[in-house]
Amino acid sequence: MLKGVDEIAPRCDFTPLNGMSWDINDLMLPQDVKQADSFQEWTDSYEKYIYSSNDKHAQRHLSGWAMRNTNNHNARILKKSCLGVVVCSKDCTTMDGSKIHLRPAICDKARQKQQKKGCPNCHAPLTLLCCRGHGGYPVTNFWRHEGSSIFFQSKGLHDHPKPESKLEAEARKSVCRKRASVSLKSPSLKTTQESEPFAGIMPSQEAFPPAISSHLGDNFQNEIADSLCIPYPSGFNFGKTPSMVDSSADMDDIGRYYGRCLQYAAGNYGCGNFTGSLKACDSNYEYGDNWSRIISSLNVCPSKPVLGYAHDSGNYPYEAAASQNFLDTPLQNSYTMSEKRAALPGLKQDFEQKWGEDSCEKKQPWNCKNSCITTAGYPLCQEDPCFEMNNFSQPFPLVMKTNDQGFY
DNA sequence: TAGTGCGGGGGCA
DNA sequence: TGCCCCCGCACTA
Ligand SMILES: [Zn+2]
Ligand SMILES: [Zn+2]
Repeated sequence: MLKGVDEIAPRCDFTPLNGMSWDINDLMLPQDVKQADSFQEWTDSYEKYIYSSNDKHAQRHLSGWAMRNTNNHNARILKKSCLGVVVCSKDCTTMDGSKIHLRPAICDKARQKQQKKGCPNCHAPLTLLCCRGHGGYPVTNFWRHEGSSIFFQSKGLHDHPKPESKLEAEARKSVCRKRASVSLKSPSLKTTQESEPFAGIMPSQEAFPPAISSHLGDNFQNEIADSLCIPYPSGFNFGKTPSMVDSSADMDDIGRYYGRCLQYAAGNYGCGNFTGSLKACDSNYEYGDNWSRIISSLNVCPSKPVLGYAHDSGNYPYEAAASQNFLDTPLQNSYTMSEKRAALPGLKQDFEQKWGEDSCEKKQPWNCKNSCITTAGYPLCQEDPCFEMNNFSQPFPLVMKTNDQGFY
């Protein structure tokens, strides 16, 4: 699957090649790239990576974040901007304790359609939590193919929870298709084949405190195992290197997958950005990043899935499992969200000092215009993917708004 | 049907 | 001039 990546000996030292003095806009980019970076699914902050042109993920310009193409009128440099995350306007909690963190559809029409559906749990309107992590504008990713390398550069810090990752969404869909085809042959498995009840499910830290998470997780996984529709992400390798992935869908792996799903949002930044609930938001940020920190301190190489998708769903190190290479940047792994926010000016300043301020960095107030859409409630749609588990989380205030600078 | 990439074009500073 | 966004189109899965 990721043969190309392995072929070029991805580095495992967590230190991206962003120390090199290059900018995505440079006329000449480094030619003699001996070691490519391992693919980073969840890039955040001002980062630069050099991937091998054989890296399948890099070839597809993948990101865990929902990034849409943005026309920068430059055919050589592909620019993508973050769409944010779709949340329930009421920040509801399902019976299972889940919360809603949907991955925004990339296609405009599909996104509008997605929001018309309403919250899959409570019928409340869905709200697109816009990304304003780059001077009030969405975080932007830049991709540039040069020779045998793919240069990546991101600008901005995401100020919203993580949506379901692209890789997971694909894995889930492929599994559901497989399951559907299998269940057609086996009527006993037909009951819930169309549904994806646990897609993108992610417990918040509050939902599964470490002390009790394992127990809850086991129980929950038993329930899942007893359920009839068990999408198994055959395409998702649970953080393993491709060679380690067993293609057979045994229950052990299924449980692991759901453990993954359940903990998915553990590192999510909660349902932050709600007016008046910054504390809760920050708390979530902190939990997630602390776990990331723990993980990053325990894991050394991305190809060694030491932690991250433990069998019991309550395990927190979601950050580790959120991506196949769970090597979030040092910044992301080592700082709380508030710390990141606090560090941003300096970081950006540092970045700008090093590489010069991008001329696009006009400090315009964020204008959501059509971006932040709420829609009327729609009938319950439990098969909607991506609702996040959260057993005990506190309800958040409903109102979300930004100030003129686009910050909460 | 949705994702992706490309490009035209208008608005803004 | 450069960046933002919207929109449409073509291609792909
Ligand atoms: Zn809801
Ligand atoms: Zn974002």
